Formats: sequence, C-alpha cells, structure tokens
Amino acid sequence: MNDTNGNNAEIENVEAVAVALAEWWHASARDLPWRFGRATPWGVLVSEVMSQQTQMSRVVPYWNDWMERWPDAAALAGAAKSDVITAWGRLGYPRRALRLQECARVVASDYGNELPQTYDELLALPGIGDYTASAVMSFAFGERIAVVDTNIRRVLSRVFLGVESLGGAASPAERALAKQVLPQDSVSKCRRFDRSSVVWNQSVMELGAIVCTAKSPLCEACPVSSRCVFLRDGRPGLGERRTRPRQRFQGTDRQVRGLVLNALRNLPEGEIAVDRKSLERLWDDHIQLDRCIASLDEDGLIEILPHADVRLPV
DNA sequence: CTCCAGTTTT
DNA sequence: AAAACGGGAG
Repeated sequence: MNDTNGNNAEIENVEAVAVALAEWWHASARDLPWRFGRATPWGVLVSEVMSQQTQMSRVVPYWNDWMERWPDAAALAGAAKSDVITAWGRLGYPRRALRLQECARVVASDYGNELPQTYDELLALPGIGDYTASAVMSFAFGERIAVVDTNIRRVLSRVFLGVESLGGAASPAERALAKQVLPQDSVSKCRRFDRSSVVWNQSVMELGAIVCTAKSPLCEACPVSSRCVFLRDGRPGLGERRTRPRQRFQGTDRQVRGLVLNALRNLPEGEIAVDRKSLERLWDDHIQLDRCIASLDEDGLIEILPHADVRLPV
C-alpha cells in the first residue's frame, strides 16, 4: 500500500529521466575528490558531514587537508580537540567538528576502525542523521536506499509533481516519492559507484545543486527539461518563498560565538589562551558575550580559565 | 536578503 | 513543530 502520496498515475517518466540523468552525470559531474571510488567509506562520511549546510566548493580544500592529516577514524579519534576545531576553520557550525570526532571515537573503539555498513548503525553515530546515514549507505557502500536532502526534494517535486517542495522537514509524501522513483539495481553492475540507484541519487542531487537550483534554475541546460512537469506547467510558484524566515546572523549569538572561536583559532604560534580584556574587545555587549562564552563552554568548544580567560580544549 | 549535500535539542 | 547552530556566495 503506497498511498502516502496520491500521485502514482503521474509517475511514469522515471526510466527516461534516469537514463538522461545518468548520461548527464557521466558527462558533467563535478570532479570532487571523494567521488568515483577514490575515497574510503570514512572519507565519504567526512565529506558528507562537512557538507551539511556548507557548499561543496568550500568543502573541497578542507576535506583534502583533513584527510591527509587524519586519514581514518582512529587518527581523528586521537587528535587534540583544539587541532580539530582549528582545522575545521571557517566551515561553520563547529559543533559538527566535535561530533565528527566523537563519531570517529565510536568507530575506532566499537567498530575496529571500520565504518559500520547498516543504516541503523550509521544513524546511531554522533552527528549522523537520516540524510548522512542514507548518503553513506548509497555513496560509500552502494546499497539501494532512497536519499532525501533539500536538492533531491526540490528536483523530484519539480520533475514529477510539477510543484515546489515546501520548506521545513521532509514530509512522508516526499520520502515516499523518493522511494517510489528510486531505480532497481541490476545484478550485473557490481562496482558500487556504477549501481543505478547510486548514480540516481548522486545525479539527482547534483542536478539540484548546479542546474535545478532553488531560485533560478537553468532549465535551458537541463537534461530532463523535456520531461519536467514543473517546466511544462510554466514553473508555477518559482521563487516563491516557502521556508520560514531564517534567523538573521548579524548581532546574534552565532556571530559572537564565531568571533570568540575565530580569535582562538588565529592565536599567534605558541599562545593558547585569549585573555578577558581581548574577549571584551570583540563585542560590546558583555552580557551577550558572557552568554556566548558559557554556551561555547557547554558545547565543549572552549574551556574557561581563571580570570575568565578562555582557550580551546585539549 | 536568501540559500545552502542537516543534526540536535527543546 | 520550532529553534539553535556559521559563514560565505549570489
């Protein structure tokens, strides 16, 4: 019973779309260093965590340096937290860096330094949610599993339903659609990055990232434009804002937290702490500053020293 | 000002 | 279900 979405009659283009997308993928996919079987499963996981809310183009140099320095989970597990936070640099959401190291510690100690190969075990790892667990199952292990992220939601909704996907969490209907159109894998294709479900997930996501973008999709350059319900219907609601207003950044705690962390990352060689005086120069509102220092401490991103100086954790 | 290969906490 | 969490690019 697949009644979660009432659109089964609508979905009949899938084979043709899959063929066109696969061709486009092989001709136009970005040559990211963790693609095409060049990275270990752990390397794929690292790339996915770094890409949570951060554009791929910004991730590439960080990933290269990171994997050279900490090639596997055990290496990262043994690193100093301060080094992990510093290496994370300006990727944003630095708690991801800490969770990635926690993840590495679990993989190293509970799984013998080899990434577990089931969705449920991956999902249980720190910092790994539904998207990343699915992505690793598909991209690293070649398993047939529906991957649902913001790009895939947008592309599938446009191509097959002709409407913009709504903001917020993925709906049951969107998940059902993703499962419904996921290609079967033929038995003969054994190389994991050649499996049709894997190419499907990667190419749909890639299309959403570089062609079928949120605000101004490049329909002229789209390999499935002739089969896209959204384009056929005149792209109804394109550019219409469906997400709730995002929190502004200027003046928020996130900005202040970023300033404190940035000061700690950029300390001269040999210095490990920022003193209270310097902290107070970073932000005029000392109430907010103290709130942010406290929250950074709670997150394990800094340690508070005597005299209210701060440092990165060991 | 919006958007971005999301996850966790409330 | 909503808020918190960075920072850069278009």
